[in-house]
Amino acid sequence: MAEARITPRSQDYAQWYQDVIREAQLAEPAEVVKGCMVIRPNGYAIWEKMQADLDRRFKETGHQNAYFPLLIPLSFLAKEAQHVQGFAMECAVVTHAGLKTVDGKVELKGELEEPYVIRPTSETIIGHFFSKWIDSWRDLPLLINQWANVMRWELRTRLFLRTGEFLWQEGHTAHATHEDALLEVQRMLDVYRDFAEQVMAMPVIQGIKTANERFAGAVETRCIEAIMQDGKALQSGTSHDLGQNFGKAFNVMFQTQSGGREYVWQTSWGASTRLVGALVMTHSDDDGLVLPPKLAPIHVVVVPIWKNDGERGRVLEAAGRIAEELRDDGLSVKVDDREGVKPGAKYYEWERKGVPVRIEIGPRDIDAGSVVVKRRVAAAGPDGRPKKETLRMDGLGVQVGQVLDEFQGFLFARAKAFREANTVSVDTWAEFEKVFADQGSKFVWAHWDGATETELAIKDATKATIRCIPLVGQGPAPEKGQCVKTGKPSAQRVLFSKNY
RNA sequence: CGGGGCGUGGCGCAGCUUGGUAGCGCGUUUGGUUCGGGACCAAAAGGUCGGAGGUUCAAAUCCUCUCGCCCCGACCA
Repeated sequence: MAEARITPRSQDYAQWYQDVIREAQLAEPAEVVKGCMVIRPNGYAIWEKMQADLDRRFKETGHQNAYFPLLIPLSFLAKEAQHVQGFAMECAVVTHAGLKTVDGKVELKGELEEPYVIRPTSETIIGHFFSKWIDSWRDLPLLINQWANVMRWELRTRLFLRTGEFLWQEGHTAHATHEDALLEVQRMLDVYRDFAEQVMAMPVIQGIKTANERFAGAVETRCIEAIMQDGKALQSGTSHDLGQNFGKAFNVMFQTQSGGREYVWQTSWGASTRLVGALVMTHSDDDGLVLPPKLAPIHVVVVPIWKNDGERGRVLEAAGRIAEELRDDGLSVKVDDREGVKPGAKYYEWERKGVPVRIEIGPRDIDAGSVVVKRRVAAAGPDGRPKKETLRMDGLGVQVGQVLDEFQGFLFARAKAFREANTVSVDTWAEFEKVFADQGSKFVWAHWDGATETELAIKDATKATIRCIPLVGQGPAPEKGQCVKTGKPSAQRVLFSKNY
């Protein structure tokens, strides 16, 4: 039905995505620094709301914020073999510590004895400090989070989804036992899922990465995967069991209660500005950005309507009054009182920017003691646009609060319906190839024989990869079957999709 | 690094085949009328046509070289 159908009319999904971001003034390519992006105030305001919500959840689960250096000695990175191998190709490296002017030209000087790597992630340098901070079982668990920028020199980039530099948080924890570490891994994965579903209104599937897709240096990587409107998957958060790999590499040991010495068990988990991209690709449409109320920097825009100076004074006074009332109820309200811009133009502008609710108020409304309220997205009216509602001015804050709550729920339900409509179980290779032919992609539950070479062969043939092996309850009930590619035995279905 | 495309006012483009004083739309500025779904009229500002060299009486246009950007692929928690 219409409400489950979000997919833009645009044939070129990548172009549509860029246009939404540009027209909502969220971000733009940095240009002066290849592969990086500039996050504009409109986009950063969304990220700040995400940050605030996630940060509160991290603290509620006992974590503390800290900050570690941007530059990591090359030798640190080299200490964990898998880790350095995984990030080798995308490291930006600092080799000099000064400049000199020769014949009017600026040249590098002061070549460093040991180059620094601009952090692609901070496991190594944090491992170094953990070894200094941890001595006793009494120091554990150590639960740290860092909000920071990291750099990965990607060959091809897309705004928010994959850029050279990006903002994120990375949690790093150390525990006395593997059991405690595993509990932490799942605890934080649950935080991410709850945030994605309750705040972003974006349904996700929790699962475990295959060995091939695992974080470099981890024993196990868990993730949340969301479906975008073109049927591709976006990994939206990860949580790693690092085992004792980094503990051994950086000699992070503690004395146990019984007097022995053991390596700590570590975890790390992260989510990035990529979430802003996920938000765009989950909810937005051909009219522009769509924001769930819990992340909208502006909840309500009030558009006053007048014909002459007499009406103007009356209407602006009433608009200001209802704005104040809504603000008293904790809402963020913008009154668009610009002159010389017609109401219709204002409507389009705020729709492009994703404001969840618009209130129109003119002389007719004031006389009737009511206002016209319109949601950014809802079941369509006869003109193809969401229906307008008329609400009484008395108790408007409470009523609008209800509208926003409903809207939040509506977006989640719509996104979930979209995912269900684009998820299939596939048992034959012919059918599998058909789903992923050309630009096609869906969420596909299929059997897999567990071999990395099979996984790679499937990727080679279709560009689809295993997004995750679902956790219990996150996919179809476990049932034995035959691998969709090789026909070999399989214990359960795994999630296949093309991905970002 | 392979394949394709593009560089012309702030943005988007036409003009190039067939050389002849640089144009359109949007935006901007000023004034006026408008204002319940992207307003209209009038006036104005703004470009050494990516760069260098060549051919020519004359080059945005033809030739050579060069720089830059975009898309597809390879790469990728």
